[in-house]
Amino acid sequence: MTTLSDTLFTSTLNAIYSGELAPGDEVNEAALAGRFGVSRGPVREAVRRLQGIGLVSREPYMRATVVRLTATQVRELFEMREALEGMACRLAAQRMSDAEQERVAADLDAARAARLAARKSRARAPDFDFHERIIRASGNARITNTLCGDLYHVLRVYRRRSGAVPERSDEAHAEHWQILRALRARDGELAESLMRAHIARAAVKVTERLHALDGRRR
Amino acid sequence: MTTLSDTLFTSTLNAIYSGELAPGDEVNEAALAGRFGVSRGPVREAVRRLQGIGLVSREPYMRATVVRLTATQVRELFEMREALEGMACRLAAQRMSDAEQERVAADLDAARAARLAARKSRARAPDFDFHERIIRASGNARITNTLCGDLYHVLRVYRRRSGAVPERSDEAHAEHWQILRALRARDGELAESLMRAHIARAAVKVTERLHALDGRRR
DNA sequence: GCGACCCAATGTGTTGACACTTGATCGATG
DNA sequence: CATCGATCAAGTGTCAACACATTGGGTCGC
Repeated sequence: MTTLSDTLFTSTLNAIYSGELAPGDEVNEAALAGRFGVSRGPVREAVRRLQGIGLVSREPYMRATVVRLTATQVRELFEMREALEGMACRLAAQRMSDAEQERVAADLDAARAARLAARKSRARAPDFDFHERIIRASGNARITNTLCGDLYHVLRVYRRRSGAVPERSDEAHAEHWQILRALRARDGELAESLMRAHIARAAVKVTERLHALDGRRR
Repeated sequence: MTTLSDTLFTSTLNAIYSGELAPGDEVNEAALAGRFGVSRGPVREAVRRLQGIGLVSREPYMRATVVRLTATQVRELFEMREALEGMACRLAAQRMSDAEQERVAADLDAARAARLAARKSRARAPDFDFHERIIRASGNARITNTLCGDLYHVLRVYRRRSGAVPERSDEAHAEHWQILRALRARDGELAESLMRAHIARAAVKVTERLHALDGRRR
């Protein structure tokens, strides 16, 4: 059984994803309630959950707003991701089954092929999330929840607004393979540093892009 | 202005800390509401927040219970802490001011002296939290919130129940100094590995203790 | 006796109304 | 004309009642 709060949480999340609720916008409980045809109770809970994962900022009696990520917050996000995904990668090196490694390898190749095909046909390739697969293979539910739950949502909103960084996809693919090799060699130490470096590079790209956008916006 | 929800969150947290609400206990919204003389609304929000930080587990229409940490979950907690505190320590090495380093050094010594005195007089030494100081010096609000907010609460409940590990305090003090030296040398790499090793050692101790307790309990 | 089914009792999910806080508008005043 | 203070609307916080799901126990058929 799923409750209204859950539904509203997802719906509101989607509204944020789609840009309907843009960063900086006010989140009005009554308005949301009216829009979804429910009372304010479930809406409140949904908004509180969004606040919990840091997508919405709110203080008592103040209107809630969709969080607007500053350059500092983006940096913090990536630092945290680097720490956690690095650790997840190290753990995955120890705990991932051989079979799962092979599956990820196959999917990684398939995703690349699909991306190349899509590039020609201008279609959008289904995104295969290498990172998520590794994280889930870490065997650490708490880290997985933090990364695939909280951080993922925040990053996704940000990514949506800043756009993807397509020119990095080839590089990224190479780095993914490198990480996978370390995993197969069961070298946790190496896998961790590769993943951290991989994320740090992504952070640099994203930061550059953020600055470019900021420049254009103002 | 502080709301009832906030108050209730803190109160309930304290009830859990004090053992009044022990792991495995059911958390009855109406009962809590009655006890604090408020309606169920604020209680719900407080319980949801506790659920958010992983202290209470709940599914729709099911009674909420105070989370009972299994050995696996303790391991996961420490793995996450190792990753985040390691990163925080690395960042602190770069960002901590010289003045703050000196203050922490002074407090570290003072705390040790107080502990020795307390040992003689059987009093309880005020705990100076070296870890928290380092974390806050990392300059990363997100990591700080996760460690000092969410994880801290969970760990604290656990610590309360398993008891401290006094014989490690001398060791820990030495390790803290070692970390501080790395911070002073602005050696982020070293500071991070020292902190990770420090936490890993604590994890081993806690795990041993947990097994011992488990053995006695059943 | 044993198991499946039904049914209250308990507790959570949801609602609409009311109380309080905040920020802004508007007018009086130095 | 600027500034301060009262007033007011909009929005959040809280409440008490109602609707629904789950659970445990009793009853009936086998």
